[in-house]
Amino acid sequence: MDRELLKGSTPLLLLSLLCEGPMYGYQIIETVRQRTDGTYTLKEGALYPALHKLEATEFISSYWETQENGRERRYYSIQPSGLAFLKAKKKEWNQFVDMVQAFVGPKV
Amino acid sequence: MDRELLKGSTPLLLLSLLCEGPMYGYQIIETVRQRTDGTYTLKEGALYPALHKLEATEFISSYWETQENGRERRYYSIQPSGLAFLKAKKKEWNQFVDMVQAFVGPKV
DNA sequence: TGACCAACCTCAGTTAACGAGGCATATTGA
DNA sequence: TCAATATGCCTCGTTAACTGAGGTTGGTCA
Repeated sequence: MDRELLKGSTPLLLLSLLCEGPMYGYQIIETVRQRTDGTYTLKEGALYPALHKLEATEFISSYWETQENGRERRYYSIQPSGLAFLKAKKKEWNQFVDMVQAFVGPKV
Repeated sequence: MDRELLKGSTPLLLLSLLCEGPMYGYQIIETVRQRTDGTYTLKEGALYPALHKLEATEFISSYWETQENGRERRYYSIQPSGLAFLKAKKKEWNQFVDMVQAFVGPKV
């Protein structure tokens, strides 16, 4: 998968995933990897900064949770403003796809 | 339109356009602007470097043409290797869209 | 004990697009 | 007439996201 195409789609992906419920970083990476059959491996260096940025803008919030074995996970959950932002992002995404499709031609 | 989403789609767009026939830079910008009703304005700072890069890799070639009024235009046309590259890019594009769609959910 | 997995993170380097600028000539309208 | 706009090419410093590689802590298992 072309790295350049991916740019900009990360927030959309993250917010969409978090709509299904709170998740922690490692879990997000594994989920994406599994659901795409390994085609797309979200890198840690892309994920964590993206999550922190989404949290800084209060589209998502985080809380630490200690597992039974004593280890900690940081869960992220989507906020109301994040839902609104996601809605706008989705619209933008669809416009973008339609635009490119118009030039490239429809999927065969 | 989010600038970040656009990243990586420029070569795909350019090669697709040049499939219709040779075009010059200014014409490409105007064509994109008109066909998208102004939604997407391809910037010169993005276009020319992209064209030059595609030419450096010999996916496209260029020639100068003098108009009747004496002014010059630089036309770009797609090369056989560019067609092959476009084909691969298209496939990649479709995979990318399907992938994101799988997370975001189908268009409503 | 040592290897590996889980889980968090940072940071230097790369790359594409943006914005603003420059250069030159033709056309148009006040 | 002459200034503004349009045509047409280009470069370059800055911005922002991603990569790849690094680091840390702690659990699990042979």
